[in-house]
Amino acid sequence: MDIQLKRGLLEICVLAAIKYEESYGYKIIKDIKPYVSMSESTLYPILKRLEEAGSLNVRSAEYNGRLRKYYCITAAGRERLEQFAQEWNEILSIYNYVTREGD
Amino acid sequence: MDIQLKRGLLEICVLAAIKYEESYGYKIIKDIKPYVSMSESTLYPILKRLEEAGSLNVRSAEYNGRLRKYYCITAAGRERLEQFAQEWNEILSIYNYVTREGD
DNA sequence: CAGAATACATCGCAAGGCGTAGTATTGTGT
DNA sequence: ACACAATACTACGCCTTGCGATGTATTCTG
Repeated sequence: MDIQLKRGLLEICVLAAIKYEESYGYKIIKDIKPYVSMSESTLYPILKRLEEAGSLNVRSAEYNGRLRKYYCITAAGRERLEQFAQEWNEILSIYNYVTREGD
Repeated sequence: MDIQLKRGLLEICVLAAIKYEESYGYKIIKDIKPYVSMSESTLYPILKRLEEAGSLNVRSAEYNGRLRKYYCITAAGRERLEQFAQEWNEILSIYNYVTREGD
């Protein structure tokens, strides 16, 4: 997909990935890959931004001797997802404009 | 609408604006405003990029003593619009993922 | 006659995606 | 046993791009 089109959808996808259960970096990338692929150097800054925005919480836990950071969505994060659902209408109207027939 | 979400849609909207008849900068902004608003300093670089990409042709003509640049879509530009229609399916699948219920 | 509208152009900031690279551990194939 | 892929996180720096601010010039309107 066009790089530009992905922007704006990336953050929302990350939030959607932890919508129902907490997850960690590597898993998030794999989970959303069927929809949008992103590199680690894209994801981690996004996670940091989402944390600073209060959209998610972080928790460090040991897994197999390795440290893992688990990310959990907050109420603000859920609001953000709902807001996206609102904005979807605007995107739809753009789609209709772009694909309109005749004139 | 979220700035990030607009990206990628802007260029496509500009192409859509000249889909059926040539137009010029100021008019394009007014035409697409109901769908996405963009400033002139955003539009003109986009027009230049689209021209360099061969998606549109430019023609200068005098209108009321003032010079106007008319932009006309090319075959490559139309292909680009069709490509967007293809990518729309990917966007839809992302939307479905983000708004999925249960798990 | 002032101010809004029309019309185009340029500069520079800041945000953000991503390539590249680094570190460290665990699992797998031969 | 050893190489290599996979797992897991972090940091640096390039480059694209939207946009605010600003400039110039003409025409229309109250």
